[in-house]
Amino acid sequence: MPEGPSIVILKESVQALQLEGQPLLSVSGTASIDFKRIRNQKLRSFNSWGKHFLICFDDCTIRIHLLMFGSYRINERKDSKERLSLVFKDAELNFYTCSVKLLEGRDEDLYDWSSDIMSRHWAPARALEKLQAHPDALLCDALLDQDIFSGVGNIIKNEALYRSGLQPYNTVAAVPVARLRQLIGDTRRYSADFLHWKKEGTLKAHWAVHTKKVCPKGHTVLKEYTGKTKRRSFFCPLCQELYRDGVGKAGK
DNA sequence: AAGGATGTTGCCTG
DNA sequence: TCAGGCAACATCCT
Repeated sequence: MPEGPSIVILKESVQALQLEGQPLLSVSGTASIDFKRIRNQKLRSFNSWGKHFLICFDDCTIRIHLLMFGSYRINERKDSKERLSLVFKDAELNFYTCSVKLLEGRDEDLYDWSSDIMSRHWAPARALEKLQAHPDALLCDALLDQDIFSGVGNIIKNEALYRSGLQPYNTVAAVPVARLRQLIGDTRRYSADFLHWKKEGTLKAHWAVHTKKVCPKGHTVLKEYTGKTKRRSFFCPLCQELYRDGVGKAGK
């Protein structure tokens, strides 16, 4: 479910309920947070940062991470126990199988908004700086680094690399800076497309390489478990370039 | 129909 | 002491 664009869909869904200003009448669930801290507090806003969904009060923020299996219901319940259930006058929000944390402070002070690929504050130049601070990192790892590309998950990683024509095994240092800039732009643009296609219900139909056996040009797609976290990478060795590490750098 | 996955944390081990 | 490995979370798709 949850890469950045899916969390934006969650945020937009609850924003449409117009609950801002309503007091939290009841809060419960199996999450181990201090419910007293937020009961009766007035909802200030909903927000998201990367894969984090944020419920904002005057001086504290609930952070929900859906991890791999998390789900939610709006004005509905599932059979399983709620990890967190929030009741307002006009609506009820239920979250399942997720990580819930209560953060002190306001959302705007808690995060670097320039790293959120879905944010209007996204700053590609800042992403390039952060990338270049990790010259030896593989692109597949760098894209999943939530401090650089907050909200990018495995699907966006694979599809953005395909769009950019770069293999996951490239190190940051080996790739010309113009192509790093292109990758940063493609990642942002694919994330916007992801949001659009997810809303349309056509996300999978638009995958070029993720879970595919052949790329759009008919070449065989490789599936390999790459990087520090051994996540699945799908890539086309013909359409996507591998720069030999150290090319152009003496002594390496 | 068993196995794995759009993800992260935290515990255990060496 | 610390880095790496991997179980846990519980659901859905292939």
